[in-house]
Amino acid sequence: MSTTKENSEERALNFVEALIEEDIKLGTYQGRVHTRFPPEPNGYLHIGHAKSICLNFGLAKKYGGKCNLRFDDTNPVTEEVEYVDSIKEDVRWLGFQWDAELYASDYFEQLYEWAEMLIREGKAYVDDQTPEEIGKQRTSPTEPGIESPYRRRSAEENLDLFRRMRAGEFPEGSRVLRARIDMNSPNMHLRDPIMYRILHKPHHRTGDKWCIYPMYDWAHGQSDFLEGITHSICTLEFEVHRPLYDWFLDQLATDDYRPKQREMARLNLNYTVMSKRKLMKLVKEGYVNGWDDPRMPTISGFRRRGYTPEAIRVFSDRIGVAKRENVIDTAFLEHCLREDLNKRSPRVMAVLNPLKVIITNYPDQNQEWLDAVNNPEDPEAGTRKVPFGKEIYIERDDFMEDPPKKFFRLAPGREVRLRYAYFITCREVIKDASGTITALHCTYDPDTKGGNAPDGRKVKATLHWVSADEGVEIEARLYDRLFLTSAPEDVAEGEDFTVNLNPDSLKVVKGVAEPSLKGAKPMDHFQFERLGYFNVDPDSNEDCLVFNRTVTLKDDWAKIAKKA
RNA sequence: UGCCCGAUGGUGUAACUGGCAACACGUCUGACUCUGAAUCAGAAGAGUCUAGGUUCGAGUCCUAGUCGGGCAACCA
Repeated sequence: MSTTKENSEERALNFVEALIEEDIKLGTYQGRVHTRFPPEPNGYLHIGHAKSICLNFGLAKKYGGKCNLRFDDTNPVTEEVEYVDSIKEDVRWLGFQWDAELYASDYFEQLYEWAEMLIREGKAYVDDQTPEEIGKQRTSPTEPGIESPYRRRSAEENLDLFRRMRAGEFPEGSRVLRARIDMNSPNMHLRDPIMYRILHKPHHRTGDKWCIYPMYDWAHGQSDFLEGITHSICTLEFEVHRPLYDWFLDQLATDDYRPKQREMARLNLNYTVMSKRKLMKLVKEGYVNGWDDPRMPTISGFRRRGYTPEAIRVFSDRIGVAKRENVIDTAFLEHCLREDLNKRSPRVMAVLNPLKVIITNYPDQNQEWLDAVNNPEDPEAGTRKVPFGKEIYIERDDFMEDPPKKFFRLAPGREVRLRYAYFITCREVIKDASGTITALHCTYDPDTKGGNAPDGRKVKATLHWVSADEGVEIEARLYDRLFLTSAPEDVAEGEDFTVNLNPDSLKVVKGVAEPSLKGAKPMDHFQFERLGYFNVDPDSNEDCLVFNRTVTLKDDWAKIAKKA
């Protein structure tokens, strides 16, 4: 059940869909569509991965095909089960179910056999040189490469060496297996790329079984092939790998079936960073509180922040898929979020910067329970009762002693409405010795109960409020953007992106909320009227509910105030 | 002085085999409103990187440039 427009939107086909439809028409894969999401389990997924997830799983869904979740786990030095688990959780949370959970490591034996085959055919050889030597011989893209002295070893010798590599006879880094392709290719990836390296490291799935591990290029295309993938979508930087992807498959395939690799531009968002390395740095060096810190652009961060999978899916669909480099405005993500949250969030009143109001003409000890609408966007949501009394809290920002013309909230002598309650008029401002306002004395009009004046008089503002007696204390975590600049990675020579961190990206405040909030569960969404959307953080306990501000409401007054 | 991509309002994405550059976000107006929210209505903003060419007609085709990105990890 979706609360958004997500399945009803019409849009033009993107280039991947156009290709798939063409393949369906041509019968290239007998009408089959099979994609895969292939993360490396070396970090947490971010919103850029969400784009890929939505695309790959979305394509399978749209064309009645399948989508695998395949972990590209060919490098045991950086990969961990913690990451595998988080990735699975994130994909599921986004609302997708993979057809098969697979690992590149599932194919180690098959890859090994194919490697032996290439060796026997003279298409691969063992090189004993150091990484430096190999790199140097590749020279530069503008000049021909230099052949390795080991390039012409016999198949027998290569086979023997390769088997001994597998058997663990050689130290880490001492030898590699290389494909013999073309040292003069203008495409550097074809200058005898490395297929295997020796790594005496246990693998999170295969344990100590292997001490040689395949490189990405040798594992990825073959994994696609083994799984019957039809369309293998990746990002632009792999475009130059495509000839190699195709070359390997051409050596192995026994018929015409070939997965098609196609490349799209990755997602970039302004005011944040999106590389795993940088996100890792933020986590490891304590700039944020973990991968799921609500300020992080990780999927787990957005989840904890209160974003919904629906919003992310709609966002992902609307930003499109193309090859041009792009930077999406975070405001667009927030727009998709608000659109979803607006429809699903129960409204509630909470005051985050309380100012006491004493209603001088309200009977002492009196208390009333007033009707409040739960969600004006959803009549089914019904109503609830909120307690009202002689002493209440309003937002400190909703009062100005000396208001500018465009401010039409509470001010001395001015009348406003308390939402679902009464009209009140400010009569007196109470201050302490230092001059700070400590309370307001107001009077109310009993005839305006519920919020309407029988005489038809209007007020220009409606304020939210909370009963001083019945309100419950809450903690609110107010987030602002993590970075001050729209392109945090643009820094001066010698500087690091962390110089652009926003020191005020998190503000923790104590507030007070209406008692209906008692019993709210972690991850529940609410709209705090006039303030924004909030969700219950798992840090909440019996004594105190903790809320994350997911996103503010659009705020025209803030714009006006800023201009002035 | 290599190879591979890309270039359309501030941002993103469209424009079927050439036919008046469209949609969304953002911005600005206004209406409505018991959330300065939501909703609704409207406006401004590009002549499609440049220069030639083909054509009745070019964002789409051709040529030559320019600019941006990627590629020389035993990372993915």
